[in-house]
Amino acid sequence: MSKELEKNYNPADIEDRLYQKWLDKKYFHAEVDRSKKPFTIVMPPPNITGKLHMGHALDNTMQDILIRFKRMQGFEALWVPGTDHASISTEVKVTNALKDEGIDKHELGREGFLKRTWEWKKEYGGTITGQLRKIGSSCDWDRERFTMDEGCSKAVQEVFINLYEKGMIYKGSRIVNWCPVCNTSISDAEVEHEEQAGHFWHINYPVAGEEGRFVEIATTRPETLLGDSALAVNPDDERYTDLIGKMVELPLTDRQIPIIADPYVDKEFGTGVVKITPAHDPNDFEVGKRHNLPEINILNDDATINNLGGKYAGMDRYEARKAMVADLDALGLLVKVEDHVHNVGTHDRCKTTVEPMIKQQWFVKMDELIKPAIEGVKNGDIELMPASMDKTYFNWTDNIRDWCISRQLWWGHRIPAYYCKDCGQMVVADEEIHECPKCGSNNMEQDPDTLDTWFSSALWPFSTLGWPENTEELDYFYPTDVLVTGYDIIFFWVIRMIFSGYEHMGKKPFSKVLFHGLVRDSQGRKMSKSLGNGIDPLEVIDKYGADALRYTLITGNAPGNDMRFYWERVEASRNFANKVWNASRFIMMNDPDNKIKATDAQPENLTAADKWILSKMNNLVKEVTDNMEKYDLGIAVAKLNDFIWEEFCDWYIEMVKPRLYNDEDTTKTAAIWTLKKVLIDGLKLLHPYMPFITEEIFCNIQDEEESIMISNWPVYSEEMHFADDEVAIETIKTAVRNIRNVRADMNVAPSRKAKVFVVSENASIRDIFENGKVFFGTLGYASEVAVQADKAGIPDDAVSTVIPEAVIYIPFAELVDIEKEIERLKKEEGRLNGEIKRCNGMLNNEKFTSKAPAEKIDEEKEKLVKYTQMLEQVTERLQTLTK
RNA sequence: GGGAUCUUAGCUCAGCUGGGAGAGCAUCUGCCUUACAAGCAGAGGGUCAUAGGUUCGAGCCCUAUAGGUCCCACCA
Repeated sequence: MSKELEKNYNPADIEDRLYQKWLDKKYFHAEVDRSKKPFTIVMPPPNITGKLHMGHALDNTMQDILIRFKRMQGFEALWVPGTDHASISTEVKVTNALKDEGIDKHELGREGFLKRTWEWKKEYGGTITGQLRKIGSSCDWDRERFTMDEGCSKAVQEVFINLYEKGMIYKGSRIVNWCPVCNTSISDAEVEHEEQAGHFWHINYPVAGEEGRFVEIATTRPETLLGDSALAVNPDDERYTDLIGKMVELPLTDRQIPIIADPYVDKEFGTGVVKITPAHDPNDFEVGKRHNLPEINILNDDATINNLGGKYAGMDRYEARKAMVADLDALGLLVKVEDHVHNVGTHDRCKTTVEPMIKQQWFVKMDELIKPAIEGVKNGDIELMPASMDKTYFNWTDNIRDWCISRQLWWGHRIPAYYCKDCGQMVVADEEIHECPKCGSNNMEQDPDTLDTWFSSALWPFSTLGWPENTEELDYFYPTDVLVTGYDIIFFWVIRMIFSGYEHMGKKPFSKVLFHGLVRDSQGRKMSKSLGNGIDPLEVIDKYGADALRYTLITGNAPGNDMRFYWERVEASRNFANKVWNASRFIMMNDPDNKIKATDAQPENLTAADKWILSKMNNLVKEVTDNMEKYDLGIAVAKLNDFIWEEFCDWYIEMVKPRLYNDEDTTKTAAIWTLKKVLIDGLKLLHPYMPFITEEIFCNIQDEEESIMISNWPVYSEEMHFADDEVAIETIKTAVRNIRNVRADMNVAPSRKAKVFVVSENASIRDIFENGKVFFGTLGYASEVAVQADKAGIPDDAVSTVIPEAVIYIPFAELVDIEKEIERLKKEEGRLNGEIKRCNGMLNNEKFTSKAPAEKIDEEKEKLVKYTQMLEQVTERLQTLTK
């Protein structure tokens, strides 16, 4: 059966077909199999509102590489996919969609809204997982989960009740971050601080009963004045000691408030006097608690002034600010206005300035929960990669505050707390409560709030495996092996999964966390909708193929660093794919009927070149595997690229051509066997990175196995190590390079026809260095070489034809510009002398010999021997030339 | 204010526990060649931000400085 490949690799033709094949064959599916070791990754669930972007593409490519690698190594590799309900994002999206239809969500009511949202999820929620298939993700779709599916919801409820019963969840009145647009509380992690240019208003508060005496304060938010409960000064501030305990008139109101002393106040900052507004500032809230001040809430949920605001009631917060500043000015109480840059908290979703408000909310106590999470990372139970993430992690864990988990939204897991409308009793239960356990009333109502979306994702590593049921999967696949995610969600998600795992499973959720950076545009900007600079991964796949995209995302970047996206890099990746494609095509052309198989017994008559490339490949297997085990994916694939392109294509294939084109050559079969063996092992190593092209070639070049996906990962073998041949060929390579250089110097066009050389038994290192000969040339082009040599003024007797007829050799010495060569050799001699001196220096250095590891010392000794030998050769050659 | 991280070729970046300065792209030269012009063979181009220090030896370790990026933080 003869097969032929297109001249250029065309990914569009094969990707969908191969993905479908893998699905049909159920290669992605993993089952509990006690005879194998498990390897588990749980996918960070993309939002159902999402569309695949470069971040997802990178994230999932990395996971897919690891999963495919481990699967080939013989692990039972499970990759659990899923999606996140994304409470706020989805709710906003659906609300807006309704608005476009002219429907207000409150008209629809909670039930109706949720129905609509589920419909929306059904229609669009699968978009992103569909797109993940395009990049080749080999996840177990049979096990796809959703954070609001039955199992995950059960897990959420179980955890909530569990924590509540342990006293780790409480409901309380606290100052929280309130988003007036989304109309909900948000957690600290959801607040983004951004610098804004604002003003510093200096306002005089009249001292009560002392006509004409004022206390000057400075504020950035004058409208909160309506909620002031006190002024505060530092107890050590001598300027104000006499004021402490006195009262001031609160401007624009008829209230009087006290002047108190609190060390929180910084004497140096502003005027040294702070207005205390406990209901609208987290610090003031604390001060208020210390001094028993009233908490006066002056805002409605939408950030308009409430009915305590007198004439300002109903105004928006900024409108009120303007009005009040004008009124203060009119009263002569406005001292001055300064420009002031300050940090303003905004909601990360909608960018609205958050308003601190006192609200009844649910919180998770963090002080105890966080301890094992700190300990686990400290003692290495969980490893963060790159390790520098540790500091970011501890920076958060050490300053952890209680987690506000309630949201005033409809889309999400509803808090399982029920209140009696008659007696106010609260019950937390795993099923709906209809009767009050205290007063027996049937007038029960469930808490309207839902949980923070991260509450459910925190449980993701075990809820997806069946928890709280005691499933086989949980027992076998948990803890998972590695979490792959962006560093931007370390606080939101990674930390919460870690403490949840320790708390509810008694075990870490994963052994390692592999962080990656952001994919930026070519100018280093974040890709964002507003800038319109985002590049759609699907567009890249359309143009260059999924393999090229994957390859681009994984190369040229160190772990955890951001990367820039360039189309040129995709092109380079595509070119590499094409290179592999054409090398394969070449090999297939030389054995169209697949007569020689890599699985055949190793031929007896392998040449030095064959053994060299086999040995190199053998080393490569080790290097690639080691780096992948360390999750150094970029390094692994870079080595693979270098090997395939330079060693295999540019050297070996060229070396082997004369043998392939000569049917008389007794080593032809050995050459084809080697080509196939190396290619197939190379394809296997490359498969995790470029799954499609490798599968397509694999299926064409051999007929013993039906998929590369389930073939065995190559292993290093001592028998494939040919040290002597490696040295021999590397030396010849150097010699050939020198000849090329010389030819270039002599202004001879270095033609590819003349580049090819034959490594025969005759061409040994001695040939090159002692006899000054190297064989090169290729069948059919001998005449061309002769012409070139003639042009270059190389004497006839220097060019002669030897075995086989078409292969020519040129005595090395004749090609060399003697003076230049002497110069070069002298330089080389100097360098080698330097090296030898260096090696000797190290080996004679006690500090080095006593401290350095044995291998390092051996290495230096070997180098010393090598350099000494080289020096001898160079000196000898110098002598012959100078004669 | 605290912390992280970066500064290496024209551009984008690698450089693993200190031991011969690298890749891709770009530029230049020569090649349509029977796997591949999405290619081949070459060339040029770097005081490794600056200044000190440790070391036989520093791109790598330490200190300081300058500049960039990011995260955290309640200075009204």
